[in-house]
Amino acid sequence: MSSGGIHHLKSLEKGLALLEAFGPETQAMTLTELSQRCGFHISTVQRLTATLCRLGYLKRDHAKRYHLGLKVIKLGYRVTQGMALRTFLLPYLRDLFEEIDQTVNLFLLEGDEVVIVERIEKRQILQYNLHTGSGLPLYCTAAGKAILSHMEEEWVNAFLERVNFKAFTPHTLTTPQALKEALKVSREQGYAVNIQELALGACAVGVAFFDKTGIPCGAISAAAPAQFFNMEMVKRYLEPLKRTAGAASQFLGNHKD
Amino acid sequence: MSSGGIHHLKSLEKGLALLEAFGPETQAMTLTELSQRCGFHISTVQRLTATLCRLGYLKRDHAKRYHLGLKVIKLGYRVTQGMALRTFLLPYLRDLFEEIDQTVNLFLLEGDEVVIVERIEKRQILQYNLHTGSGLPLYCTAAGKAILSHMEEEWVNAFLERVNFKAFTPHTLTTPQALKEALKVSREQGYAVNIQELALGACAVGVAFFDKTGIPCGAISAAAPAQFFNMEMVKRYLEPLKRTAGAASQFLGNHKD
DNA sequence: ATATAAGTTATCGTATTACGATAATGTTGT
DNA sequence: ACAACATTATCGTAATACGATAACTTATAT
Repeated sequence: MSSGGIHHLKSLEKGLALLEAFGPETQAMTLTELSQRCGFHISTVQRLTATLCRLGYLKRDHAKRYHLGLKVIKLGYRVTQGMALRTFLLPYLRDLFEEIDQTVNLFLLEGDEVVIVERIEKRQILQYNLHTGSGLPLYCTAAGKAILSHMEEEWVNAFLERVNFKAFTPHTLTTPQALKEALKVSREQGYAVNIQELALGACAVGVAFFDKTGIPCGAISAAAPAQFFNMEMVKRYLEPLKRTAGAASQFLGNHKD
Repeated sequence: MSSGGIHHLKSLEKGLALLEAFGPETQAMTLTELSQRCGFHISTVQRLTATLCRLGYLKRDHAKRYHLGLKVIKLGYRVTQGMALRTFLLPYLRDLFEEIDQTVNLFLLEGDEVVIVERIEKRQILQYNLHTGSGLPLYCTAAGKAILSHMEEEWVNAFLERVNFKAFTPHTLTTPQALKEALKVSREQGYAVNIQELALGACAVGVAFFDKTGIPCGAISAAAPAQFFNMEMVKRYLEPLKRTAGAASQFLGNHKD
């Protein structure tokens, strides 16, 4: 019917759904658990797990629980390796890191999330459990808000319709009104901040970049502990951040990807 | 026929094979390219790509070339997150890094490769293009040789039969004889070294750890630039490395995974 | 600009495959 | 030892993926 959605390879879809069923809370699952969690018939799950085990995407321990296999990591690795933008930006990000001496992130928009594609982490006492591949909400991250602030209004409205606000901290914006106001400010300023909205103690500044059609498709952000975070710091980080994001936009504008 | 190999979910297998077709040299491929590379009928590739695009595992650019999608990274992220051993070892690895001030790696054995599961990288001029998910050969890495040196002889012999030696540098061991001798030394010493065997300028020391059945299943390694590498350094790193690998073995022995 | 080739999308009948119910076997806990 | 539950194997049927072909689109060369 719609764009290329005629072909449904059921078992492929189910197999991937099975892999996605694994997460921080569900690291190891038994056949029936998987069956229940995914809503697939147990025979189906049996076939899926057998195939995925054979291919190295799943491993089974002695207790007959299934875990994700190392093949899955290797797959993930292929993406960042093959991502022209990331390769191009890597030296810029290293420079940025050296210059501001704070954790820097390269985010790309994926659905209603931003996904970390590259991260250079400052080593400090408080370490975040964030890595390449981490997906974070748009409404409570500097990168996400930076992207949202440059999206067309109708897109934002549609987004606000479907988003499910969750208060990660007391500072999380959890209403469309509050978010829209914040986005307006961000748009005028050309950057977005996240002041303990995702995690207490964690702040960040983010600047979006754009693809060749002018749509914001990602952001560069710099994170800092709350105790050091202030307007002066933001001002200091802004120029290098904008420079890096600008390089990204320029790359995406010239290269046809 | 053999162990659990009755169920062949063809489209799942093909779909994953399609994703694996992407690599550093083949980042973007067109329908026919994929068809040729995978050896699948073009109709099949069409169905596969349509499904994978719909699910976010593939993206198509304006030139109708397919790229890996961000969903693939997110999948990879789930593995390390859900890996009990990695979570357990993380603080040990951070301590190790602080103590020796060199890049440290946690490797796991996967087929005839070692895969990086965690890596704390020392920032220096020469940066390696290695990340979580990188797979490396056994015969030219400290981790791989450490593991091999504790494998049963028949396993090693079988491995030597199927391995395809490639000389990455002039120092790479490329004959079964040379490797076997090196392994003998490693076994006696309780550690393995890699002196510019994988890349010129790169050296490493590796110590294996074992699962509860006593089979070597991974290794901890410390890497250092060749100009700083000498026996004294090895001696200095050895104790902390053995301590960390010991913690891994103990964890695997007590926990039933 | 036009012709030609190459590549991509859509259609469709058929053979194959995956489906899910059920039975047999294995495992766990009481 | 038994009962409850989970896993593995079997199998007929319905559904699906297969691949040939055709229609269409895009690139290339004359």
